[in-house]
Amino acid sequence: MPETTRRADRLTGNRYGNRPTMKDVAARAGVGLKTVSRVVNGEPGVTPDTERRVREAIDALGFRRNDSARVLRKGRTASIGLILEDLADPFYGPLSRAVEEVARAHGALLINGSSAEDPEREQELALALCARRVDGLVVIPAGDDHRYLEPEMRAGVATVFVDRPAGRIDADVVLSDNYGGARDGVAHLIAHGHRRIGFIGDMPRIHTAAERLRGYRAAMEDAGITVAERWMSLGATDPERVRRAAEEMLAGPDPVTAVFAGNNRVTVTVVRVLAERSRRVALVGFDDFELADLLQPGVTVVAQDSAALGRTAAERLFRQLDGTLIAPERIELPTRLITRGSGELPPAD
Amino acid sequence: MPETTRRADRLTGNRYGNRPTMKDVAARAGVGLKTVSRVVNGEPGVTPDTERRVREAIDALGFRRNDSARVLRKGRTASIGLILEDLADPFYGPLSRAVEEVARAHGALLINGSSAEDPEREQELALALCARRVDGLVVIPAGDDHRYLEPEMRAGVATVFVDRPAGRIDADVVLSDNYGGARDGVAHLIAHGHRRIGFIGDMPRIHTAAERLRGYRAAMEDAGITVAERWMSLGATDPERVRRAAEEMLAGPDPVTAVFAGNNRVTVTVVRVLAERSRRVALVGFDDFELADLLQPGVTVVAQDSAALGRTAAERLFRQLDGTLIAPERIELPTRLITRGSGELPPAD
DNA sequence: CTCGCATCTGACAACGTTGTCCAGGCTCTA
DNA sequence: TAGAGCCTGGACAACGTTGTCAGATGCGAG
Repeated sequence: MPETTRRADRLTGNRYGNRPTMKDVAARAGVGLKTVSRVVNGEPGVTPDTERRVREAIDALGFRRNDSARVLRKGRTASIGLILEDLADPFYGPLSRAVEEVARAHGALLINGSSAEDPEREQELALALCARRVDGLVVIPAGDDHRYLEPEMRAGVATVFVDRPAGRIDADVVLSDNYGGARDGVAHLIAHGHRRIGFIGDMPRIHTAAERLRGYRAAMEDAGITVAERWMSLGATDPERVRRAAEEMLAGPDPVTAVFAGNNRVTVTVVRVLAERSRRVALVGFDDFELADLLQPGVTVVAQDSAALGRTAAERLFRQLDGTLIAPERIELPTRLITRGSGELPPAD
Repeated sequence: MPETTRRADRLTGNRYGNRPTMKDVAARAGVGLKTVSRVVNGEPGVTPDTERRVREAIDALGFRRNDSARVLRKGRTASIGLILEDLADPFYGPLSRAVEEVARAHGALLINGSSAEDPEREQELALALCARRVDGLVVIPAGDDHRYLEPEMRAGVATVFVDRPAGRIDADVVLSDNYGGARDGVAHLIAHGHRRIGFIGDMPRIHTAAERLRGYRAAMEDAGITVAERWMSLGATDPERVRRAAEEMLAGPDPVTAVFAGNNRVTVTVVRVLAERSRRVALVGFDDFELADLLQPGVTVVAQDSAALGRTAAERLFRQLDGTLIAPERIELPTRLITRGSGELPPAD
């Protein structure tokens, strides 16, 4: 059992033997501490014979370098943090995977957490990650005030916001063209003869939701259509609420003949509602989702490339770390309209 | 600018000012180092007035405690690692979310990474996390030999394997009842009159795949049906391969009248193949997936509760850390057959 | 056989924090 | 008023690693 660590053992109440340190390895191999460090880090200046002895000691003791200590000494942690809204939302799967790939390519680990759309939790998480001295942060904002990150950014934490812009702070942002995408999607419905078109979106305090709403209004205005209040639902997007909203705009004397759904969760709920009705109602959704093509009819969507969002953001983050980047920038990625049937249904009135 | 950190600044090439330390805060507040530590950690023994001065200094300097140093001193990191196969696979969304929730409830951060089903990458990741001194690991195994984790576990890293058992090592495991689930699913098809039932699953070196295959065989045998080789496909589950496999077993003189799909990716591909054909073929899939109920017909599945898998595993991990746990255990969670139509179609021959 | 040079090796401090322990000042009581 | 006891604050070492720098070792040449 390593000599130097017994006390810590008692302190932490660790039942198991504690970890060997470089000192232990050095003692066992009969070499100096720094020589072990050299071997572990592949630095030159160690004879093959010495190296062999050290490696044997490492294997025998099951030594593993303590990266906390290393970080403390070196300053950089080779890890970046990702804060997203919900790990379980399929939209974020490809995004976080893309971030991870880029991180990996730069030899960094990814630490991630979800804010559950709660600004306070976002801040708590972000600061916790900063306290662990991540080299950078990729943030999908839940809140709309990120001034709390200013000291961190000044201290050198590379920061990129994705999917939604940062609040009250000047920083790199990577977004989809939410406005243009929504406008195109709605224009697509108009081109197929619709005039009474509903919009079901998230709370407008969420930037993407506001932008998509703006796109909807723009398309309608371009076509000279006056939007009725009851065609729009702007609020929480839990299934119950969305269902009620959809049913309301589909009822009454002048029901909508088409619906534009503000995100994938909304789209799915609307699909369910429409499936229960006989009258054909056109539907275009923002965000693609798996199996959209297998439904009857296939669901026409405005697709964002979430992997590209993640990749772009992560690459930008590492360029900040390289020092090749100077001024914060706002990058907007295009969306793509994928027609599958539901958006091409004619008005049924 | 903090005095003590200038050198590190030069070393790391950090363009930004470096971070203030407790020493800097202490100097500014005109108190001792340890007093700052006490304030930061909410320890008693600081007069309100002193505390106020310290807090002012903290805010003025934008100080944030360096957790690396803290970890070095304290031994525990209050973080756990999660290694899964693919972040983007929807099956793992609820699982990782559940793990995160439990971690959060214990005040721990979650660090995760994906192995991309590559044993080497799994090991690399696991050891990297251990080097960062995570307190524990939740592993969805990609490889089948985890002896490399023995020194870590001896050193006190709590470890729980999920979804698939650990290889050549005695450890906690949380699994779904893959055997029973598959057997029930196939029995369900048999109960609806099918006798020629196909099975499309992953490579049998993957434990879950082997177990599900075993369940299939058991159900067939119980019904006195001899399984033909050409009814089974056991290999990679990329869409191309699955498609070919499905088409082969649906062709020929004695085509299968039902298919049991070994996981959600396979199921989706099979749904696509069946959608192109006129003859009705029954289908039961292992794993539930979103929108399964909206397809025509709805897809009958054997559902695992992936959130429960994650929750159970994480809770067990923290019980290991509490010291309340002694012997490794193997926990098997039940599956649930959800009938939606596709599994209740009669044979069409 | 000795000197000089190149190559290897190790002692030591520092990274920023926390645990230990003691000093000094205060209050309260006899 | 003196002594005891409590409370607050600070000096110091330690955590495990890496950078610096000087010392040791070995080899070849004169």
